[in-house]
Amino acid sequence: MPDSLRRFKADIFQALGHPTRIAIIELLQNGELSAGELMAKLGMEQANVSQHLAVLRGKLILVNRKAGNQVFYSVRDPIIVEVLALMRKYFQKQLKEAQGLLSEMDKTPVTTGQ
Amino acid sequence: MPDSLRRFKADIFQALGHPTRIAIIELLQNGELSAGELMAKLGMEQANVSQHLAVLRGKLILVNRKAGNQVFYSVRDPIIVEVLALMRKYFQKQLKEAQGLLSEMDKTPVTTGQ
DNA sequence: CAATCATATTCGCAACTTCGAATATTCAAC
DNA sequence: GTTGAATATTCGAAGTTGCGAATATGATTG
Repeated sequence: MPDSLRRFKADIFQALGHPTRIAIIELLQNGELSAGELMAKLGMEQANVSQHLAVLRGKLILVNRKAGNQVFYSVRDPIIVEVLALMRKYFQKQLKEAQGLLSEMDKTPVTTGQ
Repeated sequence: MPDSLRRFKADIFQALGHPTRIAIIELLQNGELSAGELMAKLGMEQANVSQHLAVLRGKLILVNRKAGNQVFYSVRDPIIVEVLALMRKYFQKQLKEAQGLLSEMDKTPVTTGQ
């Protein structure tokens, strides 16, 4: 596994490693939105949203299309959306395991040491 | 999409967002290894490897098993390995697109303006 | 060409990350 | 119990990230 590939993956993951940027990609899942629409839906500062968009653009995760006054963003490759979907599956599985653990503890209570 | 789920995803992505940690997960893809074996294969400082292991452990991406003197690490859930595999597919696709773009430029050279 | 709207960039600060050096912990063997 | 091996934690310096305030750019409208 060449190191360049690992750096590439790490860069993409790092770009995905912020809740606002996850939210942006989820909002763009079903088609493009303008920067302003994203800002409104996220309910965040204009500059802040623009900075997060710049990060995702910089890693080529998003592409943009200028139309007059506005800039429309979309996800460049649906594989990224797949990655997020896999992550949701992971989350649900972990949750289920945690619940299984809890009900296991119900059945065989542990002494508290007090 | 609840915010807690987005924070969870972002946390996992952030944990994956470092080349050394990608390398660790790739090394553990086919089964457990001790911290020492990982250190040797990575060729990095002991403390550094241990810190990266701590990050992955903290997010429950890795689990460990102590056997005498040593600690063996493994990937908790194969979905994480799937995520990395998807990422490789993504990388290859991006590469192919970039190459396509290049050969397109070969066919219809662009004036340099000089 | 002024005024305005949509978006991007810059700046400074606080918070976080990464690293190696040093130190601590834990187990095993003698 | 002392030594040594394997691993973890703490510390401080250097670098990076995230944020809002302020400012810049660029297209549109009068």
